[in-house]
Amino acid sequence: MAESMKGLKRTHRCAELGTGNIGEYVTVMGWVQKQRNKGGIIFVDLRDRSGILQIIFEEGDCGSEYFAKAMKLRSEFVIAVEGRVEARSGAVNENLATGAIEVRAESLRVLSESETPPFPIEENSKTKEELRLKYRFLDLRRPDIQKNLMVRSRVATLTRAFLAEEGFLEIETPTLIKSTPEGARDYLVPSRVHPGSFYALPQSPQLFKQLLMCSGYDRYFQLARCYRDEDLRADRQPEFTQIDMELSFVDVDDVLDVNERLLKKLFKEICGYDLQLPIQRMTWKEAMERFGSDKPDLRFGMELHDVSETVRNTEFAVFKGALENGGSVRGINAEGQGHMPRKKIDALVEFAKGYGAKGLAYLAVQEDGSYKSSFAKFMTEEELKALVEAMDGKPGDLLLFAADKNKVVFDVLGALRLELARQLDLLKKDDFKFLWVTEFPLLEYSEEENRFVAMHHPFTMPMEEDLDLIDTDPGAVRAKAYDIVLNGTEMGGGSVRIHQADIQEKMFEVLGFTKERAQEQFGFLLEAFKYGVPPHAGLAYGLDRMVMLMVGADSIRDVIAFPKVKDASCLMTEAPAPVDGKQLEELGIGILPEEKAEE
RNA sequence: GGCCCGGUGGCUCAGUUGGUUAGAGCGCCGCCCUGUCACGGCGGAGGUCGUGGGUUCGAGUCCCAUCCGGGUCGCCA
Repeated sequence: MAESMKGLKRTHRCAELGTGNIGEYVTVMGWVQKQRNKGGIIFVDLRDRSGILQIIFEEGDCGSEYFAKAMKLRSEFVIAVEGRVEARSGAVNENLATGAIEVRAESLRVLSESETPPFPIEENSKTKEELRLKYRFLDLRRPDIQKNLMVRSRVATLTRAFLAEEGFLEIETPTLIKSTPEGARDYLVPSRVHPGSFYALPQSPQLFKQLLMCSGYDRYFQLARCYRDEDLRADRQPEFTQIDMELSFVDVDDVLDVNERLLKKLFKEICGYDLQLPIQRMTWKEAMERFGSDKPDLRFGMELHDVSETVRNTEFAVFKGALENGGSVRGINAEGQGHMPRKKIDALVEFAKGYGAKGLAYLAVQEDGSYKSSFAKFMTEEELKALVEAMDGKPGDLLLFAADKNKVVFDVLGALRLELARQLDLLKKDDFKFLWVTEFPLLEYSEEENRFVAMHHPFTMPMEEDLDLIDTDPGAVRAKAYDIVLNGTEMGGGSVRIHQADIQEKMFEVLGFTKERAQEQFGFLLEAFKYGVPPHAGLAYGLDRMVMLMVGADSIRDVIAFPKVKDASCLMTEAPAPVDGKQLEELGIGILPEEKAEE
């Protein structure tokens, strides 16, 4: 039965003990990882967040009462042991940090018993995530998840220390705010005091941090919880954490500079990785043309080649059609993959179709210099030769081509490039390739809404040299916006903000905002901007993604204590859940019958 | 919302062209064991094959629907 810990005080965590503690009398507490009963001698592996420590029970040391108790220990019992640290007289366990020592128990208290857990508490668990998430409190006992959360804590601590040192103030902003329908869907919170009115949970502290700049706080940061009611992914949760910052009297380079130093420090301290500064920069346009992605993974090559000009006068209808419609023909060279079996190539074609391609043209350069190709019969020998040359194709290479509108071509080849890298095992998790992607387009055209929408957000500063284009060619205007990309993951992003009323007005105009609507949604910001705005800029990291990359996890769920599953529910608490009719009544909310709600 | 993958004792899995009583490893329970650490030995319990319907003499296996989980596209300013 559960005993009190009265009179006991833990002296060490399990794995804090080492050969330096031999001879010391210690009190340790933790969970029974494993009990091994040899008859007259009992070994217990005791676990806490620091690691595992072997306890040895022998009747001659601890007496018959404690020995009998030790015999009944089972996995996950919580116990307290008093005893002396000894060098092991048996074999040293090389696999254990504390493998050279053990604690010879002189007393034992069972602080809490445990039922047999529904799955083994062990590193590299093979148990389905579904079950682990239902019992997340047990899953969180596993050493690998504990390590992840400890890394996360260190990142937070180091970030706070670094930014404080750099003159940043940590300021909290509200999480019950006004809804702004631009961008991601808001989570809404009904107001009891104002029936029919709703707060929104912030997608980011964007407007508030800009207001803090207006108020003169100069350099702000926050580890901010953010909420977006959109579909989940391996690297997207409905609630997540940003390292969010904003700086006054700065331009792009100032923001990048302080952040490069932050990243250098974090990856040095956490991963032991020496990040060479400055971090490589690439414009959005270059990233798209070379990698088909605005977040290129630079751990491997396989860059895109634009062969539009090379094939412009060929008779192959697919290429011809794409070019006539203002698109392009581009390809990637999967070097040395010329032997890829037809079946696998067909799978790649299917893969490409998933990204909007109508097909994928391929050409394998055989070892003897001949070609095996899906389209060779539509081209002359000379044309094929020129094409292979344009692709730097050598015997044994596999060339893959997409022909379509540029957007589709980039999407397809960007995804294909990554898929090939996965298949060829080119993505090493302990390799860190950082990249700033700069000069994002200010606007992108939304087919759905039939208008330009802000690519970043409506307060992003256009590049001065492109200001004239806003009226004539809005899609061509570049912004002072930047993303920090690590190994193909967008780890963070930010921009210089507009601080001039006339440019902001122009921006709203291009976005199709009426004066009234801008006023209604962002009035408080526009009002603040009337009273002296410093030039300011900022950046926010996805903390979860950063930690995921640091620890080499495949999903941000592995670095979040209590994550949600794909449909945004929590398997452990079963949130969200219906609420009492009385609660709804108080809020003035009625629930439509299901058929109606689906209309 | 679309596409793809998965669901069989507590856990991880196997299960042939549909064919006896659905198997294995680990775990669990009992007994034994004084240097184990993937402890060992002997014995034992434990399964509505996600759910519902259908085809069939017969369904874990085939068909339909549905639920749950994962990946991804759309979506994520």
